[in-house]
Amino acid sequence: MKQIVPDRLMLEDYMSNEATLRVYHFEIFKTSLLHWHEFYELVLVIAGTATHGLNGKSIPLRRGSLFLLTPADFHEINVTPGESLLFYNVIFSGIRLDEPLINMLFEQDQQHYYDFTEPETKRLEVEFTLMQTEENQQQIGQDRLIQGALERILIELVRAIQVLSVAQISINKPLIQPSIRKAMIYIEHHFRENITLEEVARQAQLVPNYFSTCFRKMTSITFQQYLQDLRIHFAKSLLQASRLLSVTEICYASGFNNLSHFIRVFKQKTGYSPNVFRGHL
DNA sequence: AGCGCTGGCGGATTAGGTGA
DNA sequence: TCACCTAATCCGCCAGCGCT
Repeated sequence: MKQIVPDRLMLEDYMSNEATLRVYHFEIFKTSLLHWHEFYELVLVIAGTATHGLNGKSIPLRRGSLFLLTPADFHEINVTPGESLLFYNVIFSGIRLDEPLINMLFEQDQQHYYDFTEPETKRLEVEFTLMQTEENQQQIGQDRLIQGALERILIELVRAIQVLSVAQISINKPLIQPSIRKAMIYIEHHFRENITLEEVARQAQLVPNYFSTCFRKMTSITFQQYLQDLRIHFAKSLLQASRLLSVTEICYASGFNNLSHFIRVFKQKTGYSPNVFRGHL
C-alpha cells in the first residue's frame, strides 16, 4: 500500500527501543515545528513565556504551566520574541499508565493543562528533578522512584483540573459502561492508527458483535462513526493550524489510508472539501 | 508533473437481528 | 453474553478530469 506519512512530524526517535520514559530539560529560543508523537508528553515550564498552539487553539505558557499531551494531540510552541523558554519535558509510552490512572486522567473530556502557583511549581520541580537524577544513575529501585514521581505529578494535574471542571460535569451526561468508556479512551488515543473493531472490542473485553451493539446503545453512534468523527475533527484542526501541510499529508496523518476516501468522508461530514474548508478559514 | 477532487467497483468489515 | 447470519457500509484501488 502506498502511504505518504509526513516524517518531519514523527518524533519517535526520541526514545530508544527498550526505554519507556525519558526526561529532558530544554531551553528553546524560537518556535518549534508543528508536530505530534507516538507517546505521551508531560511538560512543566520553569522560566520564560510562550504561546502553546494545541490542536489548533492557543494557550499562554509561563512558569508553572503544566500540561500533558496524548498521542492524539498535535502542538507547537511559539516562544515570546526576545525570550527563551526553559522547561522539563518527560516523554513516556502508554505502558507507564495503568488502568486506574488512565481512568483518572481521561474520565472527562478536557485538556490536561493547568497553571500552578509558585509553591506548587517548586514542589513539582522537585519531582521532575528527581526523575532526571534517577534516570542518569543505575541504582536499585530507580525505575520505581521515577514511576512514583510521574504518578504524583499526574495526580496533582488531575486534582487541579478537577477543581476547574466541577462546574462542567454534565448532569445530562449519559451513563457509560466502564468497558465502553475504556474503549472510547483507547479510540481517542489511537484513532490515527489502523484500528479495527476487533482490537477495540478486545480493550473492552467483549466480542466484536456484542461490543458493536453496546457501543451503539450507550453512545447513540456506531463505532465507525465515532472513529470517523475523531479523525475528521483532527483533520479540521490540522487544516486550521497549518497551511504548510498538504491535504494528502493531513489525510494520512489523521488516520485515513486513502485520499479519495478521506475527501469523500470530509465532504460528507463538513459539507466542504478539505481545500475549500481551509479556504473559508 | 503534481495536487485536489470525483466517481465506480469489489472485497473487507461492521451493524444489528435472532436464537441459545 | 455470545455465536451465527445477512444486509449495509466502509475502505482501498483505479481511472479520469481540471487546475497550476
